[in-house]
Formats: sequence, C-alpha cells, structure tokens
Amino acid sequence: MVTKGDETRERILDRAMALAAVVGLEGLSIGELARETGMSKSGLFAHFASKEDLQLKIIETARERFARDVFEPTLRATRGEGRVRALFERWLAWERGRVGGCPFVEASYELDDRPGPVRDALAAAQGEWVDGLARAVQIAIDEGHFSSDLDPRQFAYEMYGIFLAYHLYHRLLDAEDAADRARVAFDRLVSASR
Amino acid sequence: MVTKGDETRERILDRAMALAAVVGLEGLSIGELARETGMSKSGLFAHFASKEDLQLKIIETARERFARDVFEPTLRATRGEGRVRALFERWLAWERGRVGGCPFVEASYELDDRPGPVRDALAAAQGEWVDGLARAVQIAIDEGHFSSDLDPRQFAYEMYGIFLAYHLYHRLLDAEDAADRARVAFDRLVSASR
DNA sequence: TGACAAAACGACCGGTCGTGCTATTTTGGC
DNA sequence: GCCAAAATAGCACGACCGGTCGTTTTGTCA
Repeated sequence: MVTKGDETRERILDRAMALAAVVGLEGLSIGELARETGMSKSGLFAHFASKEDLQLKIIETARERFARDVFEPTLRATRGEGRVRALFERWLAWERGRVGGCPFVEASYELDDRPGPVRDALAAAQGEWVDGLARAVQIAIDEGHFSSDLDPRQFAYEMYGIFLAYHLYHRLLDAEDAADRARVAFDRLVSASR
Repeated sequence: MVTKGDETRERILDRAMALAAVVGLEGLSIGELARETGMSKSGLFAHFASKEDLQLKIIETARERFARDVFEPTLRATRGEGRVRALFERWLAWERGRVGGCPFVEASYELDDRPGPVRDALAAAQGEWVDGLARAVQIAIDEGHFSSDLDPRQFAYEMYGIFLAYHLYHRLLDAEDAADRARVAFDRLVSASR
C-alpha cells in the first residue's frame, strides 16, 4: 500500500534530483530543498536519515528513472544495431529532457575525487550502464550487424565520449549543432563497426 | 619587479586550483583555502576582492598553465598530423599530472547551469581551446595529412569526447585501460580523417 | 636607522549549514 | 468517530560560511 509519506518522499526526491543536477549533490542544501518543496527542514529529515542518505537516494532514483526511460524501452524493441541506435537516441533525449542535464554526468565529475559511499554508488550505476551498453553491442555482433572483430567495451567507451561531448557542447558552450555533431560522430562509429 | 605579495598570490592560486579540482569552484571555501595555505582568511582577502574574483583568477591561472604546458609546446614542434597527435598526448598528460583531473572539465560540468561571469570565463576558455584544436586540424588538412573533406570542428568535437570519456573512466571508474582505450579511439579518428 | 607602505593577522559580523529533540497535526484502519 | 501511528512543524545547537574591521608585522628605500 502506498501511503501519503511515500508520495511526499517521491515528490521530494523528484525535486532533489532536478536541483542536484544544477547545484550538484554537495551543493544541494537541505534548507533550499525544504523551501523548494514547501516543507520544513525537519519535515524533510523524517524521510532521510542524513544528507548522505539523501544523496544516495537521489542516485537510486536517477538509476530507476534512467532504466525506465532509456534502457528498458529498447529491450522490447529491436535487437542488434537497431537497439544500439535506439539507446543512443534515448540517451540524448534523457539529457535534453531534464533541467541541468544528465544527473549522472554532473555527479560523476563532481564526485570523482571524493571517496565515500556516494561515489561508490555512482560508480556502480555508471558501471552498470556501461555494461548494459556493451551487452547491447555484443548482441549486435551476434546478430551479424556488427563485425566480429569489434570490441564491445571499446564501442561503449567511444559512445560515452560522444555523449559527454554532446553534454558539454550543449550545456556549457550553448552550441546549437551539438546534437547534429553527436549524430555524425555516432554514425561514423556505427559505420566503422560493421 | 616581483614583490613578496605576488609570490604568495601565486602560491595561493596554485593551491586553490588544485583544491577546486577536487571540491569544485563553488565547494572551495575561503576558510579551507586559508588553512591549506597556512594563512588567515583575512590575509587571503588582501589578494582577492571576493570569492567570485578568486574563482575567476583560478580559471585564468588554469588557462595560462594549460597554454604553457599543452598548447604552446606543440607550436614549436611539427605541423599537421604530428601536432594534432602531440596535442592529444599532452592533453592526456595534463589530466594525469594534476590531482583532481583537468580543472576545466571539473568546472565545466559544475557550472554549466549556473549563469554568471565565472561560467562565461570558463566557456570562453573552452571555446578558445576548441578553436585552437580546430585550427591545428585545419593546418593538417592544408598540409595534406588529412582529407580536404574533413570538418575540423567535427574532429575537435570527437577528440574532446574521447578525452572526456578518458577522464571519466580514469577518475570515476578507475579503469586501468582508460588511456589505452583513448588512444585506440583517437587512432581510429585520425585514420578515418586521412 | 627611521619612515611608510604592503602584507598578514585575529576578532567578529549576520547568515546558513546539517542535524538533533520535542510537540503538534494529519492520516488511515477499526 | 476514536486512536494509534505516521507525518510534519518548531526550535535550538554548534560549526562554518563569505566578508569586514582595526591592528600588527614585515619589507623597502631614503
């Protein structure tokens, strides 16, 4: 059964995720989050044991949303190259669709040098995603769409690079052709993999 | 003439740059920086008008260091493909050589959604670097090393992507093969450009 | 050596941080 | 419609934030 508390918790996490994508997981303050959600600081604290706990739950929430919006839909569609292409397009849309960009990317560069459970959770999530990408590429190889010489993990690496450049060009440099450049690069990567 | 004040200012900025690469430009606190440099907070404030001023000067310092260590040395070496390759290797070394990774990358994902003069300065520095890359590629085209069909700015985009993926794999995922993967990707990019 | 400016200091400002503890309100099952 | 449980608010705390102040130390040059 879903109680009222569950709902507010969900609402808080939604807002927190968006906020963290702008000011960072560390920069996010309880007071600001309380203001944003129209609650008191102590009201928030009934839902989260500590700020670190909140950060962990933000990452978990982002993980769920990403799986739901990007990864899972492609599992019910085509296999092989089509799925890899679908993953890429959904990934771009995921970035476009939220204020502050992809929370994983933002957090990754923020926490890369700050050891602790939050960094660990983030690295685990990122590792999972990279694995998922590589698996999709492996299937494309098995289906004969991609060359059997192809290294799926190298493909995932380069695909991630294209996404990161897209993120930077789009968010910081305000380049209107960011998505175009990303697609050109990705097409080149796919073509070279056949 | 270089006064004592100039020297300490230099020392402070050095330390501040390293610190900011770890905790971010916003996360960097005056108190912590004072502790790290063995000075008092007010002693610091003799050198910087405000925290924002400090952030701007950190970016400026990073820009100088980057130009000195990465960009300029390649101008005195080979032109064309050789220079582009040298830029890439020096770029990787620049990332490896400092705690916290490349300060520009860290700052870029931190500030991309926080308008203001600091973000502007950062975007300008990044734009400058992308321009420099594209110019080096254009020279390689003119020299006949790269195809005349090649779009230098697309090359710069993809090169940046490879670097960003390297940064992520190296810093967050602790992947030992990060540099190898970066070189494989870059070689593929260069080969496809000939 | 004495004068004067540059540099650094410690104390302190109002404000916000994360986080407790306790009281009050709201909710949902009987 | 009662009552326990769940949810939220109120309030206070010590620490630290960016920043200012008047003062003291240090370095430079006549």
